[in-house]
Amino acid sequence: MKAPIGIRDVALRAGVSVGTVSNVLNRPGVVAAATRERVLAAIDALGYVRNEPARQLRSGTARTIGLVVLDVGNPFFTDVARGVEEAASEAGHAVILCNSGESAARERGHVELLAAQRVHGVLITPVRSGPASVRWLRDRGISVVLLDHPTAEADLCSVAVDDRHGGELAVTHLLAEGCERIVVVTGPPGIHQSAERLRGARDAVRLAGRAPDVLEVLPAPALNVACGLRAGEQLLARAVRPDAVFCANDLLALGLLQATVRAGVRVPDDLAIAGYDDIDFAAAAAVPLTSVRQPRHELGRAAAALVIAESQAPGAHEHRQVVFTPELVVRESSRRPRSSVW
Amino acid sequence: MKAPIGIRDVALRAGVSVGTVSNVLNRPGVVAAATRERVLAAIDALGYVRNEPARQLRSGTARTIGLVVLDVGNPFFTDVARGVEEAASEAGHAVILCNSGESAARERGHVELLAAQRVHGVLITPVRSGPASVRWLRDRGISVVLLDHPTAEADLCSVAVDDRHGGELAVTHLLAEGCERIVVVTGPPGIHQSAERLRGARDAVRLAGRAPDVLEVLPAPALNVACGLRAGEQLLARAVRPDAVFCANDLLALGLLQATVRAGVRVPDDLAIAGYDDIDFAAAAAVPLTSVRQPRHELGRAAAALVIAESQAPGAHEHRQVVFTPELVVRESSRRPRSSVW
DNA sequence: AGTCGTTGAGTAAGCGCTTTCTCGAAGCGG
DNA sequence: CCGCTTCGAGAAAGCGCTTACTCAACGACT
Repeated sequence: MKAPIGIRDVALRAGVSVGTVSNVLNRPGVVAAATRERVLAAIDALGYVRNEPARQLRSGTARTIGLVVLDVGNPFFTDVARGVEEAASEAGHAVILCNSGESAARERGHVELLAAQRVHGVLITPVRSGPASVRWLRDRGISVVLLDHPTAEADLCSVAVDDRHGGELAVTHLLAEGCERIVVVTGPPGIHQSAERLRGARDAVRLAGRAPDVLEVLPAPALNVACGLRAGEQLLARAVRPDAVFCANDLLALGLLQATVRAGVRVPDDLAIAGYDDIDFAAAAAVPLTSVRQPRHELGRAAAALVIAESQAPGAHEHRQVVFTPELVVRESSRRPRSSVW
Repeated sequence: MKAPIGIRDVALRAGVSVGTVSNVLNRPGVVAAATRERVLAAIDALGYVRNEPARQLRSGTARTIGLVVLDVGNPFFTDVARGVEEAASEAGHAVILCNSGESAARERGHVELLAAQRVHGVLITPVRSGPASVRWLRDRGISVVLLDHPTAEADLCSVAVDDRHGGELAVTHLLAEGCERIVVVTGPPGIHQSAERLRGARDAVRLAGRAPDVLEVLPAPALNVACGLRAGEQLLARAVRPDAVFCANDLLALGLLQATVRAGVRVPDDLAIAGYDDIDFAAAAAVPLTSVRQPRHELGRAAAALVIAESQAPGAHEHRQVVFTPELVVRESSRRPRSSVW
């Protein structure tokens, strides 16, 4: 471990002043071509790497953005994260990825950490809809964009998918397939996305002119495979079983599918199943899963673009609420045989 | 956006000097209790958050570590990342998670970015075994720990799982189940892990006293579900099909399972399948997947602990090569009915 | 009573970089 | 040939914080 190479060493070797080296790095236009070449050669020869924290301290602008998601174990969020990372690196920014694990305390910890790092902006899928963490960040002058979460507040950027519409699409489809007793497996009550999907499901029932009791709600404690398995076991234990299940995400649906198929229930003949997110594993399940597709990658890209735009024009920024439209992908898990439709 | 709150504002409000505020933050012991309380109250009242880049510049020590993985879409790596993140935050460090996507160019980009951020250390699963990125980082005085990748070099810490042994476990099991024609679906040639698993598979054949041609190798261009599907389709097109497949990871195995089941092949009766990693989706597949379990979480924790230890004692650090032992988890996908064994 | 530790707070020098300001050297029309 | 502009490089002031040092105050000794 030698002494670290600084801008000074580069200046010395190129026979210029430190200011000139800095100019080569940040405003190459103002430096004469010959000098610039000489400096670049010195940088190359010495293997100089810019000290980003020092740059940030002096210039006041960071090249880092924070991303706080509910669950990195959920492929939906990793796909969103890839979109974020892609857009961010195109703009020369690094991404610090944090996982709140649906815990408000962990979310708070990560938010404080990002604030201490003086990140350029934060993309967050809040655990609770309450704006506690969001407001805390904005009070400290950090741009925030809500990710996969809409907002009514006009002073905040957000990127979301129309979850209510997605829920409606799924249940309208199940009703059209002739399902009469539909269970909706939702997430914990605080999670905004799953609540909206349930509202959409109710819309679908109303629009189809059916009685509200076609729908039954079964809340799961978390949106993962294990809880889906447990929900499936609960349904299997019942005397009168539903003929369709709509799950608030694909992890739940895959768990439920697994539990029911193992117990000998035929999918979709005895039980139709629809999920949400259309993660890659949904299509690859043994009974390919009907699901509601969201533009995950685009969601991430859009959010990153917004936060970078906002923090580049802090004063004159117009906040935008972007809403994407989801799309139903019908697969085998919900295609009922004609016999049961007629 | 108000003026940002600095250590100076806190000092002013508490009626002390900036040095004392800094001492409260960093060496609380040297400050008298009454003064300390006063400073903490001021911090609280003003909502002060430390400027980490400035601290880092002055003190020379970062509280950030970098993590570069092959594929964030692979649940194996997200579980490892959770382990890293857990151990890191216990030590008060943030994690910058980067995804190389099995591309050497992207890996290089991320490594340079982490160097510019002057991270405390880097955990990396290198795309190629060649030490290019690793050496580049070490030349700049940044501690590196190889993650899920062993090393022969004694001047480097590494954390790995015995992939060769894992491959041997899987194939020994398949042979014991009576399989006679085993295809090993490997990853691209550069990926160290999958090459080792193949070597282990060959060991198993040799130890069982079988002819080497029991095994056939089918390389996949990447270790994901899509490539598994394609591999499955290739096998289905053959006149004489294998009676078992060992895949270099679970994503490949799930894709292959999906392709074969859809085509009416009975698993495990017609075809036994074994994967590697034992990700959660493996147990939840419609035909639960036999797999080789790795201590993913522990792997991450151990790597984080090593890198933090190394960069805290830069000179007198003894490099360690940690190797975990994998474990075979037998499930339905490889349990052949007695009839075909006898 | 004078001396000497101790304790606890203040003072100030930078960490490596950006950026403004300054200034010399050309270039050029009058 | 002179004074003007323009261009390119250097000098220097910090960004917010840490960390020696310095130093006053106060007992405890001799």
